[in-house]
Amino acid sequence: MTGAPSYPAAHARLLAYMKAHGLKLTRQREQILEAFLGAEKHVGVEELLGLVRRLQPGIGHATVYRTMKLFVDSGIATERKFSEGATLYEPEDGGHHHHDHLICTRCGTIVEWENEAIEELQEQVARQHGFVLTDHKMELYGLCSNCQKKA
Amino acid sequence: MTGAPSYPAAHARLLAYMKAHGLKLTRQREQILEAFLGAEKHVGVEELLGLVRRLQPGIGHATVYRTMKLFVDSGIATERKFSEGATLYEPEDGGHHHHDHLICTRCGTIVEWENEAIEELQEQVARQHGFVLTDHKMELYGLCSNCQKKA
DNA sequence: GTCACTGCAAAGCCTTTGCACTGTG
DNA sequence: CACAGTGCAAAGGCTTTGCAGTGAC
Repeated sequence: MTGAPSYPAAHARLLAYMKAHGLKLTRQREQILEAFLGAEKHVGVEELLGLVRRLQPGIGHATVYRTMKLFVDSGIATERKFSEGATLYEPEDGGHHHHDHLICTRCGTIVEWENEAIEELQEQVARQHGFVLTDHKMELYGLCSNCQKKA
Repeated sequence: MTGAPSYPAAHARLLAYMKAHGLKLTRQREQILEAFLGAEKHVGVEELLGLVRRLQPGIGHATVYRTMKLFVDSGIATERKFSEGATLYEPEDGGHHHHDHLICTRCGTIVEWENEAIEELQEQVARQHGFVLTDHKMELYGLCSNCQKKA
């Protein structure tokens, strides 16, 4: 813990967003940011809370929920609601290349992938129905190679 | 209201499932089935409850929840959890052709579509990562043509 | 008659909100 | 020092569960 942010790009983006909106950078927000980016996978609020509490035992649910919402608004995080249970968050890297998920229904492994051809077909489908696309969500569920062996 | 089921195929499938599992066909279940299939679109529990209460004012939430779960297990219904709010159900027609959804983020209209090419690409993606696909879920969000005009 | 089903109300998740206190800018 | 942010606990949706009474088989 040097005090220097480990993720300068995200940190900068957050600062810019906050400045633009008259918000404040608090210790909690910095710590949540570090924990969130350090996790390097999809994290839920409960898990994040656990991570941050190592540094900041008194922090409450509400703060994490509110902060993650802030991160989403500032473009640092994306919210994912998978089929089961609670919302997970993942870092939104600056480059806007969208990706989707492949999820093992047995062990819960999540693999990220992207496919330009599918994206184009999606646009096509939307156009055919007179829609303008703003977003999409695609999850493939199956068994990963490990779990196939075990099954 | 003749007493004869309006949807003999689904009715039969439900009967078979119940017989096989030692379950009982109650008035409530029949009425929920009629209301569900009659809706001909994605319905949530609350809406279904409203429909069924016209016939059966005293029916409770829990019964509808439990019955929809039964319908899902028996293969009559599919559960869909879209990004916002509550679970919706839709009839699972005997033919297994999968379809996905296009959802207007302004008025909530849901359009069903299917695209063979996308399905194939999905299989390809899964294979590339060593997965065997069992299911998927794809939702496109955007503005329908009506809402584009208004916006 | 049995045993599954029902309706009600209570409890369970996850998430949001209200409020008095705190701390950033 | 103003006003956004925090922590707590309470309240909110949606869904599930426990229980005593009911009704299908």
